[in-house]
Amino acid sequence: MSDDTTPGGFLNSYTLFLMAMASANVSAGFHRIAADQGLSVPEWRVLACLYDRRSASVTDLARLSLMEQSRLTHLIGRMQARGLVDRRRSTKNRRSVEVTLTPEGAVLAADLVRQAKAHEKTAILDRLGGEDTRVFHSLLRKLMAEPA
Amino acid sequence: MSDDTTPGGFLNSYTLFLMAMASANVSAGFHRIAADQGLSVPEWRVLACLYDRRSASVTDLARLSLMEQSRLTHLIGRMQARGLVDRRRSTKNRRSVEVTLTPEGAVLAADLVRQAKAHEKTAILDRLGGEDTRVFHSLLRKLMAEPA
DNA sequence: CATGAAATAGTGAATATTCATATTTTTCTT
DNA sequence: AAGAAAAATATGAATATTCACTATTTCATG
Repeated sequence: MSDDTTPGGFLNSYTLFLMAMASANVSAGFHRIAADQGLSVPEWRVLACLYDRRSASVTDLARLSLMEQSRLTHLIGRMQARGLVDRRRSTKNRRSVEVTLTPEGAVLAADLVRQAKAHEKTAILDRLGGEDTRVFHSLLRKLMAEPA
Repeated sequence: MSDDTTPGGFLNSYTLFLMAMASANVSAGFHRIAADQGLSVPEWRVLACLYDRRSASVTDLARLSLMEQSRLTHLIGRMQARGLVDRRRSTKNRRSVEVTLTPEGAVLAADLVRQAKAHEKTAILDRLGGEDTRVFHSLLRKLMAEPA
């Protein structure tokens, strides 16, 4: 007999639901870690992107962090006010704005990336095992690519 | 050479990023379909849950639709105002509130579920194939379960 | 069975996001 | 090269979400 939070027939085999549920479940642990450092998930995503990229335009950051441009502009404003990121007009293309980490932001980003890796190990690798994790990544990459 | 929207070394193999990116990419198509019916994603999720369950308490709906309770209460209020759902106090447990679809909501839900299945076929099944889709679901289910 | 803890939902102010649009700079077209 | 179209970001009002708290009802346990 199914309890009251078991999904019914449709959702139970609907891929997008399974993806959302798996993601929410796995993410929850790390979200607590981020919250402990005073960061929301969108803020963490921006830090992670800039950790990887050193610098990115607002549009590139929006694509990488899966946020709508205007939302990102507002978010960057708040992060800048907190001293986590800097903004300056690009010299190459004066329409665009280069966002970078401040030294303080870089320290925070590095620290969180370290914790993210540790969390990933226990939440994914240790649960799926190495081979299944590789299979999982490969399937996700197929779905990330634009439809042929 | 990598373009400006390619993720760097960390994100490119960080499972939670791959999951978010895959999900965003696959979902985008269906979100347009939902928007065409005047529905946001959270609204669609509520309809889908109720399509499966006939009736659910606010707390159960929040868990199934991956939303914080207070957010769901506000959302349900708006959906009720639009005539998509009804609310009534449970007779069994008078703390809780049973949410159900109105006839109009049920029609909309059934229509969207139909479209969601069609979208899933082209966006997932046709791209991964039957066997890989089964493998994918099985991995997602493992991650959905609470950690042992 | 009384009482304190837990569960359930609602409320409203503070905060964040969205949506449409403005502004500036670059690119394209002819 | 002029002017139209596109790209990049910002802005602000409308809308939605969060957070902390309240009010009920149920549960657990001495």
